[in-house]
Amino acid sequence: METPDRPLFEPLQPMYARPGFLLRRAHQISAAVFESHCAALGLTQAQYGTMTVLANAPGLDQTRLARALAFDKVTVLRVIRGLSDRGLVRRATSAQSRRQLALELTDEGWTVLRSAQSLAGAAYQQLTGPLDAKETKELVRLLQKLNSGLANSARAPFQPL
Amino acid sequence: METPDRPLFEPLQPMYARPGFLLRRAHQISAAVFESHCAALGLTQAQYGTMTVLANAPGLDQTRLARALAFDKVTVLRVIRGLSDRGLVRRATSAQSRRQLALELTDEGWTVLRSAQSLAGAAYQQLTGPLDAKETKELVRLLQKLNSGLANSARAPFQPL
DNA sequence: CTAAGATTGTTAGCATGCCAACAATTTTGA
DNA sequence: TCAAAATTGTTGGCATGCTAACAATCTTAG
Repeated sequence: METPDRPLFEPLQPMYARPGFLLRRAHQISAAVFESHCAALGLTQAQYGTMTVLANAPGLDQTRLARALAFDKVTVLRVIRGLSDRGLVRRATSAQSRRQLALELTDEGWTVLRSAQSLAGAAYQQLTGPLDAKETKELVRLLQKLNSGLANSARAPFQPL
Repeated sequence: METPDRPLFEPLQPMYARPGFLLRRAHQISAAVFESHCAALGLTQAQYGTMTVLANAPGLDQTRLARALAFDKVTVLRVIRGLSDRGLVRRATSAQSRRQLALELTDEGWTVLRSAQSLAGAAYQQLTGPLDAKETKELVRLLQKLNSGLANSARAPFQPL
């Protein structure tokens, strides 16, 4: 974080050093870095994640898509609606059940996703820029350990494909 | 994260291991843990952070409050409005300038904040539960390093008090 | 077989984050 | 001095994340 050019104000330093505060700020920065790189495509992290899953699991329904990303099902609904309005994703009634919707990328969706992949790579490089390779690996390990240890405390379930 | 009882689906594993994905999930879990502990008080992380800053810097205006938390100024406006409607925060016109608003906790705000502090401590214990003391310290260090290294990439500025 | 329960997608509503634009006020610089 | 520029709070709008509630559909147990 930015260091002020003045004596530290003591009482708030514990808050600034809490994992909850730092995670919120890191997520905020991560989103800003990603979206600045993908600004030309107008893609958010959520939209990119959604398209990445659908590229690898065409025909998935909204409920399973939500679990694959640990998104709320209402969030998935709105992300899909936005991508569908932009012509990047298609929704068809599933062959299996009249309840489910089979989701898949359109041709334009594939084109946009391919463009986004290199931009996402550049965003990753910028995000991990302040850390060396060993620190990046350790950060990933610690976040994975924290996340898997608290999976039961999360509101949205995560079931990786 | 939860480990599926089946062979891993390879193509999505790189996405699941990206810091951006893990940070989003960790922040989501952190918010759920905090808010479950503070459910009786109906306080979110943002509201608790806001009240903590005002407890230590009474009379602060919205712009400086936003910078002290790295919040967007519109977010601060709405958080303050919510706390004000609940009678936890008071807004008065500043003595210095007719533009600024001097913010401070009400007596009830102080009471609620004191109750929240022990709950927030319990939330911290739960959040760091999966990590040992050394790992928690290292996670904090890595997040601080990442955040300070990318301060210029953030959209909302951070100026700790 | 059928009634009870679970699942799927949906709407409505609240809170956080962001942008763009605006009026009122304060500061500044020529 | 006084017009241009910056600051402060505000509104409106969009996207993400959550809860609660609902209708339609599917599954299961008696």
